[in-house]
Amino acid sequence: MPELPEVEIARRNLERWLVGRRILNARVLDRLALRGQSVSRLIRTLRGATVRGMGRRGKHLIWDLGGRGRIASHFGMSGKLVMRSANEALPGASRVVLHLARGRKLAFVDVRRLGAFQLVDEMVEKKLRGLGVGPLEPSFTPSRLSHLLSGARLPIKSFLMDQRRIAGLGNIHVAEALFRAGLHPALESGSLSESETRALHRGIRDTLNETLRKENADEMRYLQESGSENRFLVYGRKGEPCPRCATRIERMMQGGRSTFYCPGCQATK
DNA sequence: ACCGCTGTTCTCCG
DNA sequence: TCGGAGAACAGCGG
Repeated sequence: MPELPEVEIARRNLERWLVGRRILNARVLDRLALRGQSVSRLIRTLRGATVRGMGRRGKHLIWDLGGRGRIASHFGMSGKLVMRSANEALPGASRVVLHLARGRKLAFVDVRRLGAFQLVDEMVEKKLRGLGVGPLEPSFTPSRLSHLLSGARLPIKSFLMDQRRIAGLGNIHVAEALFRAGLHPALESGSLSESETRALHRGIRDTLNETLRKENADEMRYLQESGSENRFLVYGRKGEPCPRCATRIERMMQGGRSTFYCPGCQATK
């Protein structure tokens, strides 16, 4: 579930499910999810805590436990949160389980184990502080983007993937934003003109908002859900005709990750 | 059965 | 400091 829209949907659901509610107990089934933090300390913190708020920074969920502190969770490549009745079986890849009142339980599930469920300690706090601007925040303006871009020498694809610059974009929405802006993924970041920068800003906002809207509309369905079709413009569409100019979509590798783009309307300059 | 992918992020190196 | 390569993990399809 990982990019910003999926995390934001999860945040909204958790807000409804958890805020004002007490965590009766917690179990850690896989301590790797804690990334070296103390299991007993996490459990002591969670047990009896009331969730006061649910926030988000980039792709991190921030759980406010009032005076108990905060939890930061990250879905990695395959994480999700699953609510079940106490007597229902949990998915096999459940890593952390929270037992709630009224016979409910919430599991942090993560098949590939690249995600994290941690107390916000000094280390985590430092990482969160290092995150860049939220692309849906009002402070993310074209001029802010222009400022971030200036002087950067790396390819624009890599720039947009860097969470310390802009926090929340991943491989899919980077490809989608670049397509919407008509920009080739290999363009040097610092070389964008003012109008290209504006187009990119708009492309980022539009692709995120559109995914948010769609996912909100049909209650969380994503690529991995069977029967759900690819709803993106270029992502995963190698060989298909570009929706704008009908040129075949291509795929290129950058930093070990694939990028889908249209060679017809995404100019290299 | 092996290889090469997969929505992320670290660390290490030059 | 900056940017690229490879690592961490597990599973699936060709």
